[in-house]
Amino acid sequence: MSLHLLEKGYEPKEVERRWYAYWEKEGLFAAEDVSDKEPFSIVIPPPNVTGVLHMGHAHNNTLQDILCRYRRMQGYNVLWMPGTDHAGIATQNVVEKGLAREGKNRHSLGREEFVKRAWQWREEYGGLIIEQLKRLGASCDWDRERFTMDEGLSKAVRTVFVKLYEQGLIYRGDYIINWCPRCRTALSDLEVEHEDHNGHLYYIRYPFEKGKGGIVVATTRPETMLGDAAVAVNPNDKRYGGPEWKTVILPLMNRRIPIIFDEYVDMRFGTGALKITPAHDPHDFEIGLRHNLEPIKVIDEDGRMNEQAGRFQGKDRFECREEVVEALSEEGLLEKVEPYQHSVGHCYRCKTTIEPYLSRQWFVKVKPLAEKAVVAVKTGATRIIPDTWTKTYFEWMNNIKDWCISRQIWWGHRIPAWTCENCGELIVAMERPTVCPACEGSALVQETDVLDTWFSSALWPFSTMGWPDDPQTLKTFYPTSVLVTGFDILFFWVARMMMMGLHFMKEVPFRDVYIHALVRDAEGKKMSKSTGNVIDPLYVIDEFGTDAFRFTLAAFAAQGRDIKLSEKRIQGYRHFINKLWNASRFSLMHLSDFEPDESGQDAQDFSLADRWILSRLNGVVETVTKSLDEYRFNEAASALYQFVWHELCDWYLEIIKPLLYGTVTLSDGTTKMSSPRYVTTRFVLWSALNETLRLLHPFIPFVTEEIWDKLPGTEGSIMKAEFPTTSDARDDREAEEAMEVLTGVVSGIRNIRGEMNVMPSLFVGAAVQSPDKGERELLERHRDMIVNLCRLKSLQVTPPDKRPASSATSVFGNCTIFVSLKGVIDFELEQGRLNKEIAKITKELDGIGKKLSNKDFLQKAPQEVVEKVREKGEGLAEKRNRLEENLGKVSQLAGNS
RNA sequence: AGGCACGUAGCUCAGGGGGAGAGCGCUACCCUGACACGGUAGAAGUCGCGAGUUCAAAUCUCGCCGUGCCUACCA
Repeated sequence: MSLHLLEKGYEPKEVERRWYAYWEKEGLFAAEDVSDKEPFSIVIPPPNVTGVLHMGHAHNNTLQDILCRYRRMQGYNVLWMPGTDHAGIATQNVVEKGLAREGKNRHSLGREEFVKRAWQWREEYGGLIIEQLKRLGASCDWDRERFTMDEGLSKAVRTVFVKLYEQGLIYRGDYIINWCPRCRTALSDLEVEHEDHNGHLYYIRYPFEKGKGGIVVATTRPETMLGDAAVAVNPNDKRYGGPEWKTVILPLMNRRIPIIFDEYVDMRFGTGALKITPAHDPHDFEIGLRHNLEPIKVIDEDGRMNEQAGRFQGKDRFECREEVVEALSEEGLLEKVEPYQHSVGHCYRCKTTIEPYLSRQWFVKVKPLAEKAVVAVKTGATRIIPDTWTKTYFEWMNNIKDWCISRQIWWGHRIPAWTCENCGELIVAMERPTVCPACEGSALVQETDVLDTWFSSALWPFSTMGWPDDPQTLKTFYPTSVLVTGFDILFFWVARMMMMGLHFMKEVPFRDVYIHALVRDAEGKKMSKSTGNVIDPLYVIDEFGTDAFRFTLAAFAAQGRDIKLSEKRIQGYRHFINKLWNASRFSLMHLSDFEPDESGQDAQDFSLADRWILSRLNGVVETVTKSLDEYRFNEAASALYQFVWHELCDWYLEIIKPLLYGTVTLSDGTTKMSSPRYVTTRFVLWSALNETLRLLHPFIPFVTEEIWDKLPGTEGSIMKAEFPTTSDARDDREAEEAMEVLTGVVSGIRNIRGEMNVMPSLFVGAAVQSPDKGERELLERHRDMIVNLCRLKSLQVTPPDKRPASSATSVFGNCTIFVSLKGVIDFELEQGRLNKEIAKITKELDGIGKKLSNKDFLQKAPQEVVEKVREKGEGLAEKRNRLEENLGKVSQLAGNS
């Protein structure tokens, strides 16, 4: 047994651990800030520190790793920048849950202590997902790992904030924002998830102050009426108007509120009268501004009714809704209640119903930033792939609204703004000022809010590279080559990176944005913990091995379509890994003493099979390269799968087996392994395996490294090997065409064997008749191959001749194939076979006949198409003739027997 | 409400104007010295429906039906 032999079964766990440790130790993931090589860079979409590796991460990072390994092998200076995101609300929630278990809460702890606890948590658990990414094989430059709350990144955040403020692009103001009463913080519009909800539409009568009757308004949220400041109707609404249309009395509160006229009101909806609650509805707020209405807050930060809500004070907002309805009903002011479906906003973190809420917040004025980001995509400075997302991107960018960036939580970048308690001056600065520049007072209070987590993520491509300093990293690797991400964060993240990158770096953050699909369960449902349909990537890795998992993800990563993942599919690709392993095992058995130098580098006697497999390999190199360049991962993966299994294993290895085992007589009469053909074949086998491994490495890094290590004539890690390139010398149409004839004949014979129920162990005689002399010579030259692959005891190659007795027939191209079945032939079975085949051909010929009798087709179709159809028709007709002839004979014999 | 995708073999999906493809599953035979996580052979589809463009449509255009997703301020 040689050192080079592989174990019988592939053991992913041990191999993966060993090689990953080796790669890290050898520094093979490291990027160089200064290098002659062309740069290629990717910044990782930073997972939340609270995150545990899920399918989305696995998919996303597998694709990135494929690109990085591919480019590294192509000789690029690759930087894959890793890191994690501090995930403000998510992390705060996790830490708060921990406190709750201890019977504490963040308020009892105090801000400073709480933040300390959060850091502790991150030190302890924050590295988990990084370790999980390593198990996936991710080749990030881990020495550069960053965290959004690092000192450097925090400096970048403050710098950006101060500059945008100075440029008038950040402002503070009182507006309606989305408030989560559970998280007790504001949220941006994007952080609100809308869901249809079966609610009610309540019709409430507001009596006129003077005169009889009143006006009926419709609302889905009756509890907000307590804060109503007016009732609005459309000025064009002819139904409404008159002397009493001035003031109504707000029921339950007995407050006088005006009737106002505003075109915003839709006359067709409800009663055409709209109650206006400026403090609890964004449109009402706008209308309130137009009409100088006083906003009255009736709900507090916890979602409870406040002191302005009269007797409902202290009630929960939903409880209050029921009581208000009841009270109105008692007073006879509830006209009617209709079931009504409408969309309700929920917090994306905790799913609590969002409260539109008037409060003082910080905003980014995004329009000027968005314009540049639109131009960058329009001009192609950044490409979005697949292109269908470009439209979505424009749509959103063109309708973008100001971004609320302040959050009332404690974990995050605290807003660098101070208020002078003496004179009220607002100071925005990098560091805490010593005195107020306006009054020189020293009582300065820092803003308590922190920034939206996405604010720091928006700077990720340049903040991770050392901005606002100007290090070499930034010069070498910005703009990054490509961003790989899911569409779910196209707006949250990609769009904002575009805006910030362009504004501060004067250059797009990435050349390409590759948007991949979502991983779903086998039924196509989104994987979620609550549904219980999640497949844990770590379980998959343990069960099937990382390589099988990665290959599955790549194979299913068709552009624009979601991935429906099931264990069964991963299992299928584990079989592929196993196949590769065993093909390599077989090859290594015969290559253990191989030395590349002894090889037939300049061997002249490549066999047809040698030329064919090298030509096919060349084709795969071309496909894989092209596909990866265009982010068509699935096309690259399936080309490799097809090649390895159905060309290399099914045909090439089977063809060369007798030669390798020394059981075949060579043309020079020797069976010695020193014969030139043996040497050449070993060289071709070695080359094919060697290059196939390199092609496969970006997809399945572990198993390829393990085999590479055992393959003679390779040095160092496969990571450092060159990615194969195409070679015109290997492109061999002639060999491919010749092989088509040979494999066609072999398949023809096998087909007869299979269909006629010939025992696989039985050796049979066969004859091939062809009118083509060149073809006969080809068959003669490769008779050993045919005999061997078809388990024949004899093979006769002749010009068209008499039909051998007791034989079954098949036709391929010019060749009529006979398999002698003396004594075992079932004539009826053979008749059935032939009839079926003839019927199939007849159907096809009908279609061709129709085409060829169509004058328009003959006239207007390109000449080569017409010629092709004609040739095909002739071929088929000839084939049918030969089959019919044989059918006639067989029928006679069947009748005789 | 608007937008975007997708309806191809039992299942999951490639393909994308001139010959219907793959994997899994299924059927039959086979443990042949890399591999039963394997081999050989086989069955299986009106390419959602209807029009249009074209000599030619699964493929392009329009409409319809169905499914999914995203965005939206009609109370």
